[in-house]
Amino acid sequence: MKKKRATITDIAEELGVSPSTVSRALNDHPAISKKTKKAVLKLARQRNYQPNLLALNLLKKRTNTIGVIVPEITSHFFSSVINGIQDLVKPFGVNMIIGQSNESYEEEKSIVQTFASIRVDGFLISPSSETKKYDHLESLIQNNIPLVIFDRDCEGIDIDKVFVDEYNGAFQAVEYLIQSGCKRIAHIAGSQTLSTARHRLRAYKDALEKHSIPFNADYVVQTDGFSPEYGIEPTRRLLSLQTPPDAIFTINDGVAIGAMYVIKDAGIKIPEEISIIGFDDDPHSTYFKPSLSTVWQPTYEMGMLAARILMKRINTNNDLSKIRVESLFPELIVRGSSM
Amino acid sequence: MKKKRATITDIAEELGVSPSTVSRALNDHPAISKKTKKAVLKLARQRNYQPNLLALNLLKKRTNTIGVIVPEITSHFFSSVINGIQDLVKPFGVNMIIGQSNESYEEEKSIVQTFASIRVDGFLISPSSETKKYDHLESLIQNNIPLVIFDRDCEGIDIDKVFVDEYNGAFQAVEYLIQSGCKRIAHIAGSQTLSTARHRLRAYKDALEKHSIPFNADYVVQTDGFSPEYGIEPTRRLLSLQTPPDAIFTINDGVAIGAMYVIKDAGIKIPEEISIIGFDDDPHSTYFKPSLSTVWQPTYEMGMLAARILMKRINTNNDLSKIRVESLFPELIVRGSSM
DNA sequence: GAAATTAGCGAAAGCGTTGGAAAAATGCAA
DNA sequence: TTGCATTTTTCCAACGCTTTCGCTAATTTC
Repeated sequence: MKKKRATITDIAEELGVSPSTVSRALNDHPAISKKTKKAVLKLARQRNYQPNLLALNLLKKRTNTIGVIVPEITSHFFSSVINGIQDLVKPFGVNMIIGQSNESYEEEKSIVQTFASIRVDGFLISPSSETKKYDHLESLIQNNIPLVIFDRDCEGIDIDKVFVDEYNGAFQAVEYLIQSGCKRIAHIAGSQTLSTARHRLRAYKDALEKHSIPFNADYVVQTDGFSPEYGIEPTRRLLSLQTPPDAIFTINDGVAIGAMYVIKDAGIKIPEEISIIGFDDDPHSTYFKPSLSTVWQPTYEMGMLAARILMKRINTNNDLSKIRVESLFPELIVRGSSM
Repeated sequence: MKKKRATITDIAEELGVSPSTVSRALNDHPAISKKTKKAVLKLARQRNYQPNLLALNLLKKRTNTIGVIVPEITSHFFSSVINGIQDLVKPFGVNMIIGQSNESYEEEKSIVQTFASIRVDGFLISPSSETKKYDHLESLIQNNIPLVIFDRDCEGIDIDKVFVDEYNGAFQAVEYLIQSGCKRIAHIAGSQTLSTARHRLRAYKDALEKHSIPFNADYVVQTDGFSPEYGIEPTRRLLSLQTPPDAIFTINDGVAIGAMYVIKDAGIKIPEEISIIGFDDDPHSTYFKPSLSTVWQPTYEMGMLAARILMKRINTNNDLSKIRVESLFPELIVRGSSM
């Protein structure tokens, strides 16, 4: 009843040969006769032999597994990055295990720890918004475990990184708003611990400056999450200003959706009275009325690229000296929520 | 430069004791003197010793890893189930690896294969819509590898299963539409290979019958995906009928969002002229205008329960004879898209 | 026909860890 | 000091696999 899975030794015994012979037969080793090879392969198929990867990994000191750590998988953004990673890594026969930090430094650290003890071959990490100390990452580097950072930067740590040029995307968005005639452009910014949010805010300011629009601190509100509810309060605040904005550029689509909800509730017309541009191109964004203008990010490609760099590191024993920092280009998608 | 990770043997040598002593010291074995224990622990910390789980797993024939296979992770539905699984499993010190079948039988099969050769301790599977043969699952059962099916049923295979009572949820939704005065209720149904879609269709029919509303085949349109674009065509078809429906119950929120888009485009008022009810309670649903009525499913709980059952199987060596089939209850959430 | 080469296979070590059994070291009473 | 019990440590096997080395027997070469 309790069927044991066949091992190489089982097959060897049954065939009256040594385990090494069986191993060689299964691995197409040249020093083996056609006859024994055929016999071994036949019995192996019959017994449904599957090599024990644990034993192999122990021997080879390689697990063919990479660890991917993201703040959350529920968002379309990260699940799409994960898809990219998955698709790149699969042809290599590599699996991935996913960890969710829930934007917590402690959780992130503990996941790194766990994955390291599982002996993953490498890491792909997008740090949590809380992560300010990088000791856990440094320790990977010191142990010579390949690591690629993506999407969110860890400044001051020298390692392969893959980003989207958020600055460029945000700049495009704000400049578009200016060129479409908006004068009072607000920004619902994200947590400033995130490099991505910082870049977007910076781009916002720079775009205003380029077009000689004075910066008004009242028009920048910060929010700490990415879902629609985080857009509610900030938008209310903006609408209650003496001279409310005529455009809002939000940290992402989720927040933009919250913003649109509040604005429509207040009976204000989008885009006639207020233009909105989000970020991320969430798949739902098209289906709102009006449909949401946004900045598309090559998330899938980012996953692929990060994974490709990691695989290279792993396969070259991590001793390529040159560190790669890559930037991918986002794209403004104008839809109904902006003029 | 190329720092090797310290092994138990390294520590043993450096300390001039045997590896077993080190092992016991690290594991708090009673038969070890305070003095050596302290010395070992100190050096272990110094060398940043981390046990090699590979070796351990090989010995224990347990990987402390479970395999989770879902049709896709990008949907909020499944990522939320995954969260439930993750949260349950973590305190056990168990990791999970995630596979995406992309609704393909072949991919699903290949993932099962891969995960099995990694020697995961158990499986949590929500089968793809294409999966009609269960040979890959049977083979797990035969090899005595614990397996729990969730969300989507595989009829005829006798194993632990966790579902949401879709029938009940759909029935509630349709009955609500009837009671709110709708007479011509349509249903955009999902792929009938899916047990979930079948149950919803059945509930739709039964609810109509219960209230003596004749079934009209024109009012049932099938669609094969879950995102908004899959709602476009079916809705157009429904609207073009001689007597268009005054309510649409859709297979999920994604499709409902597509439907609302088409309906609003046609200048038809929701819910005055057409009521809409979706399924899944996608987090975006609240923020549409009108906000989408829907059937909430306990996805997180489903993940937890499925994982709990799996862990039990794993920890009892899979020889509990009683098979569990559990059903969780969904809940109708009435919002603005229905009267 | 002897020597050299080569094909085919087995024995054994090793990957890092655990745990039962045996051995060594220690403590204590006689 | 001896004997015995107890504590502490070492030895060894095991997990499943690969691979080096060495051996035998067959084949080739001169």
